[in-house]
Amino acid sequence: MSVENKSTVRAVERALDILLCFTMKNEWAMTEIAEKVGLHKSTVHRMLATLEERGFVQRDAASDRYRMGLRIWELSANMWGADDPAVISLPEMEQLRDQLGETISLYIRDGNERIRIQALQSNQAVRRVALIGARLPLYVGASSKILIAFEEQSKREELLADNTWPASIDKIQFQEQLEEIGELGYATSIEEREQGAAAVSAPIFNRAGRLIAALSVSGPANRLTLDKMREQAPAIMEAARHIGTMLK
Amino acid sequence: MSVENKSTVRAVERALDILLCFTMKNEWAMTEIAEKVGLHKSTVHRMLATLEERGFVQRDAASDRYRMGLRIWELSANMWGADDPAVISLPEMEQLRDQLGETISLYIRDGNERIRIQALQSNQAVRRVALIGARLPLYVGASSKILIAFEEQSKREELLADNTWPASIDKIQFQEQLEEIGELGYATSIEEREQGAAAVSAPIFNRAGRLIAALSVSGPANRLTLDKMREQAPAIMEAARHIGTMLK
DNA sequence: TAACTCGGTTTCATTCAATGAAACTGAGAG
DNA sequence: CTCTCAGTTTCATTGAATGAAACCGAGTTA
Repeated sequence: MSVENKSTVRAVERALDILLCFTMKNEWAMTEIAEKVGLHKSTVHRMLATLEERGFVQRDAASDRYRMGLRIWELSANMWGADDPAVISLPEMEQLRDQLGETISLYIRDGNERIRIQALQSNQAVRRVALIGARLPLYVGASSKILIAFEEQSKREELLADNTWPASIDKIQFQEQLEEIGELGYATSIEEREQGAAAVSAPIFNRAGRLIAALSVSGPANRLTLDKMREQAPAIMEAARHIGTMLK
Repeated sequence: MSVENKSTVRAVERALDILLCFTMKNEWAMTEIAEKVGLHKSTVHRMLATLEERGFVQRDAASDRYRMGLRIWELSANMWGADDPAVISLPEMEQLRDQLGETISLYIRDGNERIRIQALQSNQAVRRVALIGARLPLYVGASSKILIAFEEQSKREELLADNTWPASIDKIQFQEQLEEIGELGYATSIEEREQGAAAVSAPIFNRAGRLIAALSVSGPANRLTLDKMREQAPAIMEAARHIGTMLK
């Protein structure tokens, strides 16, 4: 798209691309990877040997196929320290799920996307792992709007400008929506991202007042009507506020 | 120690070493890293630019310091699929904690080490994040013994041979211990790894009968006497078995 | 049993990409 | 205003990364 002016290291870029394969599928044969990333197999072989040596990938002895190594998990475990919002917020999320009986999710922004870092399926005691880690667009959905609306002024403008917005979204109208959300303190969405789904979302600020995440309640649109969501909003905002007080 | 005959990619090795810095401390200035890994700062600069481009690190705009990027978290989230033992076992662990009132941990083996992938502190509703992700030696502690004793024959022998065992451990005696553990189905340890601490541990097998993890209960040695641990062992084994049935 | 096929591995000459020295920038500190 | 220090950019040098090709070994076919 644009000129890459930052000087980078090609070999490392390639290695990282290989690692990123594992977001799509968590077991790869060497040649599969070579094909996917478009590199010669001897190159991939060397790369994988390097990654394996450092524990970033591991190979199944029997099938010769590669999976992610525990070093990656280890890194991620050290990522947040004692302040992992996905963990801190869990009890509060459980309570909210029990109270409202709907799916509860937690999103943070990463560039022009948002990532679901925690999720509790209605009634189910176990979080729906499959969906944790999902990357979603930042231009649709209640949580997206929260993550933009409550971002600090400069960042917000940057996002609105920089983003490659889908033509279908009217910027002026979107801005107005953000204004309104800023006043209300919560956002709703009805079938914005997914057919038949609706969601309410509220911002989580840490004690320093910085936007950290968006807490959202989602469910089928026929059950989560606008009225229903407005009714639930205060509980969600309260939960979000409560979580925030635990984040430094 | 020995000759590195595997051919690897130097640039990638260096980049991974930079990433691994973040297991020690999660905020680094560029020069700190350069010093730590022993590379020229312009090299580190280029590496970090590459890592940042792919989202593996991110820099705090204000302080110019680097942290891990969300890509790492994203990778780790996809690591286990729907079968993350750390998640699957959570409800069972909670129950065990409530029942026994002690700290519950979950370990898996990684080479010659074990990693704590889940932990619940007695009474506290929130897991003690700080300790999740900890790497511990594989030659002391109840869980270590479990992770060796119930490993399949060939792997077990390999571990016993290959390992750089501390001279203080008598191999013959250790072997006998493993035998006994194999028969009992659980292992105990008293002040093996940590002064004043004791632990009981039981193996978790998946439905295919493969050893996946070790579930352990730990506490102060004066409270967790050998008798007490023997008394608790059945409950732990039962919990471990129950978790195992949920792992494919 | 030989001839193929198809993953993975190793070798090696070529060359281009990674490197580090050095110069530069800009923000604080003295 | 100078000094220092962290980060950035430039650029010539060269050795490290590369990919073609050969190799290996297991499984499949004829």
